[in-house]
Amino acid sequence: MAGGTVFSAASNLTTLLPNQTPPSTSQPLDSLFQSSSSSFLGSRSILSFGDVQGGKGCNESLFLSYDENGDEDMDEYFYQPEKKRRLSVEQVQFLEKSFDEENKLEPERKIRLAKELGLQPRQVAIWFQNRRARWKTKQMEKDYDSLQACYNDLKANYDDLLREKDKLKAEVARLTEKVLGREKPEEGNFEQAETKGLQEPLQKSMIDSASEGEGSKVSIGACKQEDTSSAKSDMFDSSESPHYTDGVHSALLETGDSSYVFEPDHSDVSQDEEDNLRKTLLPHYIFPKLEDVGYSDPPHSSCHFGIPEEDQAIWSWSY
DNA sequence: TTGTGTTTTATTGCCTCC
DNA sequence: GGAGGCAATAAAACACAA
Repeated sequence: MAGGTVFSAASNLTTLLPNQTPPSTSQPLDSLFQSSSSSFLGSRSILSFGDVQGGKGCNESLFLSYDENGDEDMDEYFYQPEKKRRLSVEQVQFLEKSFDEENKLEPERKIRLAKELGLQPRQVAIWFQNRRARWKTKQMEKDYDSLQACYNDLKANYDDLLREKDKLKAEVARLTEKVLGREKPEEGNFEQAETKGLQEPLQKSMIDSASEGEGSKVSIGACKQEDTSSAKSDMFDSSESPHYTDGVHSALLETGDSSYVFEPDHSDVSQDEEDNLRKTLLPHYIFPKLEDVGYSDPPHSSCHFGIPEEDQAIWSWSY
């Protein structure tokens, strides 16, 4: 890095000299210390902020000996191997404030901050660099938590819907049993009765059942993650469109296909298969491989939060 | 006091942009 | 090609339990 030249001599000293090397052993390296003195000036200038370390840490002794004891100790100070010195609380606060205003550092601003804080411009640049890295880490943690919460919400809603679906299926089966049991003595007239007299009450019953379940209508928009906006809109496309109770109604009336009322298992996937699918899919809830469970990509291939195509039908209540 | 984990300061190497 | 940014990393400083 080109900008790393300011401290390079000092850092080389760190490599050359073990920590706490007595001054006498470093005499031959005086010239190197001289050449690195500029880096010490940066740390020295921290003194102008006074002791803000709360009296803790080795910084204090270093700084006080330089501050209060004059040239003798100053020599000793300069013979100390290069050590990292923490910035004072005031310096950090100042930098934090500046970072809040703008997390990038233009050259003029860097110089200005360095002057105001009594630091090397490079120190200011390094501080901003590290601060940006910390900010990014925190941001990623936040994003992770947010996505985790979003996932938990969706999973809970999905489980609710599965329960609701089972409940409705049971209701259909029960009603079917009832109807079939009642109609058996008059098998000859069954078709006529089915298409006329019975169809409407059954449909009404279905609609009522679905309406009962409206309490479990999910708030899919709970996910506030900005980056999931497209996915969210997909969810709304499939679930917030007027498919909920009307969907049941339309599924029954628009198609005019009442056969499933009398044949609950007349679906592409049998109950057993469906149960297996459920077991298979849940562990892969986030990114299920649809082909692994026998599902192909939906035509529009929009994001449905990993809910398989069949179960997406739940969201539209077309069952 | 000491061992250990965390935070902060700084370096290095690579990449991108002008 | 130089300047600056970033990721990875080193190492000093610090916190804290045992």
